[in-house]
Amino acid sequence: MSVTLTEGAVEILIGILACLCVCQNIRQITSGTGPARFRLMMSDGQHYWSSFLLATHLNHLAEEKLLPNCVCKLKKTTTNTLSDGRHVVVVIDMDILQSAEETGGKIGNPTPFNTDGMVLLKLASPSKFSPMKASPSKFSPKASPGSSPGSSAQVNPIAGLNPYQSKWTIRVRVANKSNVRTWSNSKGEGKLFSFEVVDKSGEIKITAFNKEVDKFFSLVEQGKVYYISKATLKPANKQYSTLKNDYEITLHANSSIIPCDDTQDVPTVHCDFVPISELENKDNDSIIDVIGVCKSAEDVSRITTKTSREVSKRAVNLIDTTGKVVTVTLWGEEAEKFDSSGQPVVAIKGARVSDFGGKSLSVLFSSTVMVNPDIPEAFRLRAWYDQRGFKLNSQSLTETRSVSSNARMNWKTLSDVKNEHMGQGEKAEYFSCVATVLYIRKENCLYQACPSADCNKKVIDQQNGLYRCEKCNREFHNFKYRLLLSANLADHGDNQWVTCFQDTAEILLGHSADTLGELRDTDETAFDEVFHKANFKTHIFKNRVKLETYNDESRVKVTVMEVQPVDHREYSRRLLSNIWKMAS
DNA sequence: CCCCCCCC
Repeated sequence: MSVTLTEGAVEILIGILACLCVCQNIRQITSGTGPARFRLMMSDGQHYWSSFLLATHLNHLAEEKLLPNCVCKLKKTTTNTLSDGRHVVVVIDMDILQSAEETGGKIGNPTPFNTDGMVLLKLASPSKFSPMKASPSKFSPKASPGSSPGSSAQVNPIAGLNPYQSKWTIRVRVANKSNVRTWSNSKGEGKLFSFEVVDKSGEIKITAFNKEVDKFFSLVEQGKVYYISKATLKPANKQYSTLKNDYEITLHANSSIIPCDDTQDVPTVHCDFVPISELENKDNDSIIDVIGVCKSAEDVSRITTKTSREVSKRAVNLIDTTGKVVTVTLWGEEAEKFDSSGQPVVAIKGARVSDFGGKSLSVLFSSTVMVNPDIPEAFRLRAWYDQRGFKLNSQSLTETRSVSSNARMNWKTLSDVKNEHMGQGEKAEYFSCVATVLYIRKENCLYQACPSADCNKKVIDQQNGLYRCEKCNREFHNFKYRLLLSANLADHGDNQWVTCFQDTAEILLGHSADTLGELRDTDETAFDEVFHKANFKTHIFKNRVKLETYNDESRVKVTVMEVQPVDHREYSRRLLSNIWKMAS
């Protein structure tokens, strides 16, 4: 029996060919919602076929140069069979090689293509260029049975997905996953979660409702790779999505999500971190990635929105090697669970820039917050902060309280504090001063504290290698050093003994408590030098003054709350304020 | 089928 082989089959199967066709006609088809759709009649000079559909991300071509008679280089296509049996070629990527004017008229004398002639091609491959057949080697032989969608699996690029194509599988990495959320409105109530996935070709949002939440929520993990198939494509509501895709996916009862061990060629989630100092140049509402050390954080608080909903929020202050600080607001569960102890590195993908307080950042539902992420940038920042960053008198881009705090700045000279009997009433009082460090006591400046993250209680050395924390009621093999400094400050009229705890003490001494603890135990000369160097430095001190009573003896105690660098504006303000007082 | 991105 003689057969006719499909000439050119090898080229077709390899599937890397682009082909040149001439556009014979183009018209917009009526579609319900979503973006406009364009249907093309394309000719290869021999045959023409009128069921070519332009992928919506190429719609701009239809509005410009894609006109009858132009020559098109079809670089990526996919074929679908509609429910009525018609074959549709979806054009996913194409260039216009020659304009209609340049072509100047019809090419060849093509006849309508007869689908009966497709039999051989259908047997060979349902598609000329795409979807690409996954090569057998792509499926790890070590994978357990069921960890691949089967040998017949075809992996489609996200960019090629469209509602006209029913059978597809994507191999994608989860870039971001939401929490489960419930809703209740006039149409009913339910729960949902969504996640965003990426592959080499693009990104798309996937949403699961109700039963699919139960089925898939714990399976889907951020950063992992999955085969996903049998789900519904629908036009994306651009109003709510910043993803570059005209469509989104909704999972249904038959949808399949299968973990994939082969992550080759599936891009990892990439962050493009903007240095904090450069946030100043970013437009309001732009979406950026940021990474910094959480230098400090507010406690979580509850606020009521304009629509009377209650929500948790927490502001955290991030610093990076530019020495600038920015405040980022976390919301909801993320705000509640955030733990700032240990000053973790925090990376945020997709934070929104706000002009509140100068420049600040807000976490969105689409943002990913990563605490101490396992990435080189995080390790670099950690090392930088622990060695140098912690002692910087950093400046914040977010002056949340600048106006009010300057107004509230209660500038005093040290003699004012005494003359006005500050802090001698029931309540603590606060004042700011510019003063110079005359002396810092190094005796008993360090204590051995409980190593638990949230406990700074002094531990008892059991002299057996164990340290006991009474507060935690536990024994530890280690401790952390904490600072508790007595310093004598002076200004032009008086001097004052003050107490500095950890943060302010580290700034005055220019070293972390850990470093100082080690230095004291290993190099006493260097340790002494740190204290000498801290002398005769001038800072702005924000202090708390309160009457304290020990053994029936009362005296005013001054605690330093904040240490800031002296800047000339603040200094002038203070001088003016004093001159004013003298004049009045 | 959601679609909330908030507050100072």
